[in-house]
This record gives sequence, C-alpha cells and structure tokens, in this order.
Amino acid sequence: MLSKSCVYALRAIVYIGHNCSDTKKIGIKEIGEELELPFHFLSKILQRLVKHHIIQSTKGPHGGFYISEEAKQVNILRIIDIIDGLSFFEKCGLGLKECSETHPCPLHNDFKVFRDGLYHLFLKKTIADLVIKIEDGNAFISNLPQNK
Amino acid sequence: MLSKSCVYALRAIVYIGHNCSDTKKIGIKEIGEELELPFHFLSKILQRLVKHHIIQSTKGPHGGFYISEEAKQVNILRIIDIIDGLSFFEKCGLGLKECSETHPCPLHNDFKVFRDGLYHLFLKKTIADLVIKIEDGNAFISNLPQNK
DNA sequence: TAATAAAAAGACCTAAATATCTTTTATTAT
DNA sequence: ATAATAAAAGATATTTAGGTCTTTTTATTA
Repeated sequence: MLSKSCVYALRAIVYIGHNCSDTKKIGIKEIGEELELPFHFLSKILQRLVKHHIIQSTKGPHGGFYISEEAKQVNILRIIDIIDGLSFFEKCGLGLKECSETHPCPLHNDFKVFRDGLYHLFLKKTIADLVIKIEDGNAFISNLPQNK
Repeated sequence: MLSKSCVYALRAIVYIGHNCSDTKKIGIKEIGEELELPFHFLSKILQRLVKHHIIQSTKGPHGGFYISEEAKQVNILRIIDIIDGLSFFEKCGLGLKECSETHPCPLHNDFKVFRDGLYHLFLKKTIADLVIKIEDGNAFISNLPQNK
C-alpha cells in the first residue's frame, strides 16, 4: 500500500526527530546505517522532504538533517501525499473508474470502511506521535527491513 | 494494495461467474473487451486460476472459461493468495522485520486494526457474494479501468 | 481427416520503482 | 585561500510489474 520510498521516508523522519537537537544534525550516512536503508536512495527521499519543508538540512562539515518541533506536528498523511500521492485513498478497490457512492462496485461499501479508516489514522497521527512511541520503547531501529 | 493482476483476476472471475452457464462458456476475447482488460495479460492470469482450480476451461470451438457453483464459494482471500500472496496481511506497516505484538513498531496497533479488518473481509466474501451484488445492479462493467 | 477455433505456453518488450555511481555545490575549519 | 565534509543534483543501472507477440496444443465441426 505504501511504497518503499514512503516507508523509508517515514522511518528516516522519525529517526531524525528522535535523534536531532539544536546542536546535533543527522547525516544520511548515519540514518542509512542505523535503519539499514540504501544511502543514495535515501538521499533522494530526504531531498524531497527538504523541498517540501518537512525537514531541513545544511551542507558542509557538521551538516546534516534536522526537524523543528513545529514540523513534527505534521501528519503522516502529508508525508504519504508528498512521496506516493493520495490516489490509494481515492481509488476503487477493484480499480473501477466510475465506482462511487451512487454507483458502487460489489466491494465498495465494505472496502471503504477500511480505506477511510486508514486515511483518518494517517491524518490524525503526527511525526511527533511516532517519535514519542519509540521513546516509550517501541520497536524501531535494530530491525532489518523486511525483504518482500 | 492489490496488484493489477489480482484486481483483473477478481473482475474476470466475477464476469465469468455472472455470464457462464452449463451451455455457455466465456472466451478471453469477450472478457477482455467487456472489462477493457489487455487480452494476453488476462490470458496469463486466467491460466493461473485454471491451474489452481478456481475456474475451468476447454479449448477449441465453443471453448472458453466457466466456473462451478462450488468454486463460486471460494473466498476472495484465496484469489489474492494465488495471485499476489498474502504478505501484505502479514507485514509491518513500516516494513520492519521484527515488528510484532510483543515488539511493535510505532504504528503497529493502529495499523493492525485495518489490516486485519481487510483480511477478514476478504476471508468472508466469496465470489458468489460479488456476483450477487452485480446482479442486484452494482457497478461492474461498462466502467473503464482506472488509470493510475 | 482437414480446417478452424480456442486456450496454453513461451519469448519478448515496456514502464515504473528501486538502487547505485559520479559530479557539483555549499559550508566549515584550518 | 585551501582542504575537508556533507548534501544536492544528475546520470545510469537493476528489478519488478505490466503488457504484447508468436507458436503450440487441444478440441470441435464440416
């Protein structure tokens, strides 16, 4: 449902949110190593997030990525929109163009419940919410990414 | 979430279920035209469904695909398993390998609700359920597939 | 039994997602 | 100023999903 790019983006943001401070910025190298994500691919993703002002960066020695407290209030759906777009949440489960409330496909009503539920979940969850979770001890790093 | 192959499979099965009878089998050509699906691609998909005994086929003049009343009782999840596999329903939302009940990722509990809900929806819905829906007038054909 | 119709099978092609490599630009410290 | 460091940018490679084309096999019917 979420692309790898999108999942990598979320994990990287949370890592930055958890580890950066006024004095400490986080390099791609560190993120890539800790989260076991491919360096260059990750760097493209972070670039996009910088362009959309989700995170900030500075070049040069002691440069790296960081995120403001304000930006941590951004919701997950916003990140999904930037990386993948929101078509998943708008699309018919059977791929029918004209499936709608008034002209539903056979799965429409049942499918809608979950699709809309996910939408609202991602809408209400912020980056800060995820950062707090890992600070409370939830799994995050020292987890290899799933293969397949 | 579901691949195009999988969605094409579901639509084709429902079309066959709705249109075939003891005397009438349905050709790929007809299915492809009615549902606006690519002929050869569809044929690969139908082959797989035949191999897994979801539908049957005969070659030669007046040959085509058909489905037994018994096979219509197969649930949607089975089709998803054959075409895409069930990894979506087993995977962590953030792609973490070791995310689990006892060692959850920050999204685990919230995400699980919807992932499991979808699982049970697809588990309880049968092909026959979808066929009945379209016989009751739900959207199905004369709908171009969504592009994107 | 030959012609025809249909699916099956195999080879191949294309586009998008994912991943890597190289060069450039900006920043900092010496 | 210069060297070193780190992100930005651009080009290229790989993999996978999606799609097409051609040949073969099987069944029917004239």
